[in-house]
Amino acid sequence: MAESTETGLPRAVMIAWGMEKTPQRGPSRGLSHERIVGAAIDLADAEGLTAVTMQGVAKALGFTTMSLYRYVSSKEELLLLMQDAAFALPERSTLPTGWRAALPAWAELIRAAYRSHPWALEIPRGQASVLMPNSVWAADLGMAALADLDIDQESKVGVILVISQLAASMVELEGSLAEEGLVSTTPEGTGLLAEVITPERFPHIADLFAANSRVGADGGAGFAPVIDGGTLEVDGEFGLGLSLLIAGLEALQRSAARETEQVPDQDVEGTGPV
Amino acid sequence: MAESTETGLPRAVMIAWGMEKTPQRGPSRGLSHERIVGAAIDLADAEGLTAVTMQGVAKALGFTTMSLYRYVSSKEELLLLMQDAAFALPERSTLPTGWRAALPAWAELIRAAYRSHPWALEIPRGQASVLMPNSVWAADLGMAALADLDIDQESKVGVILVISQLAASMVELEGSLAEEGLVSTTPEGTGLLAEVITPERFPHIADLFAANSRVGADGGAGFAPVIDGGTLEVDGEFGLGLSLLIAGLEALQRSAARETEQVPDQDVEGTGPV
DNA sequence: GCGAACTGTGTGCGGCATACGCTGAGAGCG
DNA sequence: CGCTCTCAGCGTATGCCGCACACAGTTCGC
Repeated sequence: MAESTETGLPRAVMIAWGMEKTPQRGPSRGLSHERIVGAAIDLADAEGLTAVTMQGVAKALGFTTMSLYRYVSSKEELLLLMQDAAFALPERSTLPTGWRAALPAWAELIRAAYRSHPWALEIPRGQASVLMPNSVWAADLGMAALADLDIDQESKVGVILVISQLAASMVELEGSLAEEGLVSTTPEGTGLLAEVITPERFPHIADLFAANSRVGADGGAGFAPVIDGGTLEVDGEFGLGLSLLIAGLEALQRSAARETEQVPDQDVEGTGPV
Repeated sequence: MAESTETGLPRAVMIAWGMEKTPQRGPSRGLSHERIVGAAIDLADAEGLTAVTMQGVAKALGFTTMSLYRYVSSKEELLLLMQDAAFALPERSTLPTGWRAALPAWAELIRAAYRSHPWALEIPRGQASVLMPNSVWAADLGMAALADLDIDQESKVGVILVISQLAASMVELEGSLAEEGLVSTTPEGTGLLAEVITPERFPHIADLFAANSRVGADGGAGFAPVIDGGTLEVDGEFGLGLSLLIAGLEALQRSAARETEQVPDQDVEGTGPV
């Protein structure tokens, strides 16, 4: 599906890293990858990703639709370039020392990046995405944050991955909740729901829906971040997940340390892949 | 964006819960929501979500395109119904007792559900999604799994949310990696990458790309689940995240218990929202 | 300076979601 | 028992979309 050049790399990767033979002959180019991606990003920021059409981008630049195809071989490729550009972290970000402080700081950087361009999360993420410059840079920074944590390299990658996925999920959730406010704010709606979400059928969750019109809303798992008087608690969910992971890492490290001292502790890894 | 009826509830929610006034007069209906959603799901399973077009679904049913609009007011609504239908957990799933065992079991149920219909993850998840029947049911089951865990209700919801998001991310990642195998399998590709991903520029991650052509690939955070001789370690990442969360929960519980005994421990929550 | 390489344009195709008016079936009421 | 009104499914049409392709004009290497 992903266009690949004869190098085996998707063309978008080549473009993003600047490994593109720019032609010498012919008229000078009126456009550039940067301008095209920039215009597309402006469009997405202003009107959402659905507003990013080849015709829309071209019109914003004052060119015809087809002229874009001299720079980008498909819309998918443009989207990949947008995704990477949107994921730029602030140049030369510095992290606190010590993984306990560095990891949350890094996580917040990632989350901020997603937040600034939430539409980037709607773009399908393929294998090409990792190879893009800003992805690599963010991963490098993440590994740096964990430099003084005593677990193996692969697990570090896993932690980085899990946290960034968590950040992505939370931003996505935040966005979908923010748009157009809460659902079922009318009494009729909640009344109707109360008829089907009964404590008999859903003993463990019905009260969350029923209680003083606080209503859960979901993000894809099918679950409800609790809404508190209109203020979302997405921040809280993110912080909770993060702090649990950190606590888990500490436990993992402690148990590993004890193991080397030949004092076996409960095995935290034991719960492993189900 | 989400169509809402005069009840304040999105129409898709009404349909999914069976709260629809079916007309009394007129000819008998040749179609039904169930048949339409079923046909759409079959299409998505067989050829992916992009194959789900109104015309495609209609043709599969032997009806014209526009006849579908008597049952579904937009394609978005159909997609929401598909999303919920795809997320059905096995009827009457039972969980082990004790949250330590129940939580991984529940997580695996969720992951299995996503895995059986991966295209469901591509459907944008809005606020309506939580209110759908299978979402509510899954949430209820998750809360049941945590019944004997001694933390407050809101945190439980957070844990449920985080885990389901993790499962979703991992399934999505798994799918994007599986499709069309690895990228940059040609020597030219890795060579080119080695030119730009240098240890000088990316001191903490360059070796992961360089080392024996094991190559990282990403899922949207910009990070690399390590590939091991062609076998994905997505299972491992999922298990790692899950076990870290469980260890974190144990630590959280322990520290809470000590606090009530007036013996302050290190505050695990302290790392909280950044 | 001449030809090859290259740029941006115009036109057009097939596919998409969806609006609207029509016909005739069938149920409920009288 | 038959009238009438509701409603199901159809045909047609509109306006987007991504993208293929041939063409005309431009600029550099030789």
